[in-house]
Amino acid sequence: METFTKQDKVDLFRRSSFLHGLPFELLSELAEITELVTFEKGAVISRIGEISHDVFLVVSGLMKVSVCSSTGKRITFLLVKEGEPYNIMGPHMPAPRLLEAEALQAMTCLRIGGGAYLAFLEKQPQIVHNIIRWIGVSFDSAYSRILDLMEKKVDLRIMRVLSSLHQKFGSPLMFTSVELSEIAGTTPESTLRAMGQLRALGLIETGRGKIWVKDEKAMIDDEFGKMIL
Amino acid sequence: METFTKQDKVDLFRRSSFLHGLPFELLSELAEITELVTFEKGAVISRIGEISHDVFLVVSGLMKVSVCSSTGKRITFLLVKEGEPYNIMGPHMPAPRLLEAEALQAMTCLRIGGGAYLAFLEKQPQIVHNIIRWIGVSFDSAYSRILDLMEKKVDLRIMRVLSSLHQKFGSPLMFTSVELSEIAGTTPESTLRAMGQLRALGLIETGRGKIWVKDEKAMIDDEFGKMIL
DNA sequence: CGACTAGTTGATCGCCGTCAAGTAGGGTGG
DNA sequence: CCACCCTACTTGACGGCGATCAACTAGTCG
Repeated sequence: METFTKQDKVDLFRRSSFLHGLPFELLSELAEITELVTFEKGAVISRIGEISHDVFLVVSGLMKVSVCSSTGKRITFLLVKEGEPYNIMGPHMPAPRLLEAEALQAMTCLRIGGGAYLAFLEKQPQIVHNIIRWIGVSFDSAYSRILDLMEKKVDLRIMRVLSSLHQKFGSPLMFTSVELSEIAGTTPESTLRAMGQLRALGLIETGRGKIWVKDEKAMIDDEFGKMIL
Repeated sequence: METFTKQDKVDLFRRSSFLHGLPFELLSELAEITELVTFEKGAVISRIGEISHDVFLVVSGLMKVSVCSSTGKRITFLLVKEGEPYNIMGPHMPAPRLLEAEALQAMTCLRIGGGAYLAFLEKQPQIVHNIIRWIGVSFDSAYSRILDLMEKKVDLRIMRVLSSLHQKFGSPLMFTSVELSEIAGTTPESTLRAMGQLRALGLIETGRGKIWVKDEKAMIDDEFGKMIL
């Protein structure tokens, strides 16, 4: 593994929108308590029902965070990419959570132990503002997805998912129908049917595990409550 | 309006599970920056699309917090009762949110201005732990409700709603079919049909705007992800 | 070249949202 | 006390969306 210096960490922090606006001294101190870890593709970072108190900041790769019911139904609710944090609430939570986190690609992350994280918060309360703002955005996104599930047809949900993914990751999107269906809250079959319509309209092109969004503007709806992944 | 002394405030804080475990000095300081306000039944505390930076702690009465889509579909996601906070993320958020808060009964609350709230957080970082824990529980509840919507039938959802409400408020529950349907994410008709079945099974009794849960145990399911309202 | 995975399409079926019509409680004013 | 109205509740009928099952095609990797 190549070296990842303290300076590299601070550079990452500076680019991270999560840590935007925080002073150099704080980022520098944060760098001290983080440790570089790697996960290979498909690795499980945190299993459902486990208590996980470690906080991660993604350096490279992509992490999928999902919740899973007892009957196996799963919904993906976060795709954590470079510069974004995972499990920022974990150290505060007493009970195990329903979360499951998995590496969609080979990843490197910075890990912060739960204890060190909590101590850091008390010492550097400025960062609390960033943390709660970040949680707040996720929270609003969660409830806009509930509204989506209740009142939007599958076709429209798939369109919104593709549009959001395209905004975040650009083209081509490397997702399968199963992955998309877990984001949109539907089945792979319905996902493919919906994508077939979009393809017929010329809005997207699809390949095996790849999707190109051709007409970005036509896929954006003016609805309140943009989906955040 | 009767007097509500600083001591009364601190007593309320002590009973609040939200503020559990915090030292007297902190509660005392918190009391200093809060102001008693009242709302009559049906009053709108915060309208959708407005930026609201005031934080509230409910002294008495009941507040309904809902999100609302552009087509008018509404889902209630929080019922805030005595000792519970509302809008603890608001002061941190830059953009208007989709929330709407309304007094279901005549209410008294303690109000904290957004600026004073943020200043208090920086000065008393201990309280951050309580805040994020509280948010975390709501967050998990939100995602367990997404799973519910996806895979549970209406009958079961209604049962879960009634069970959760009974745990929080006891009998009789003073809710109409419209209110319940907005919590369960369905229509009033389906809500009443589901309740009809529960009534036929002897699990509940219903009156106009009142519901008595007769068999508490039979209504509890062993599912992960308890619904929090 | 074979096996596995991803995508595609068709047929069926049941839940539940919607519309509609009718009942009953509870408050108000006379 | 009764007549009235408004709201909440109740029940029935219908229809469409989408989950599910199933069969088939087509890439990709060893």
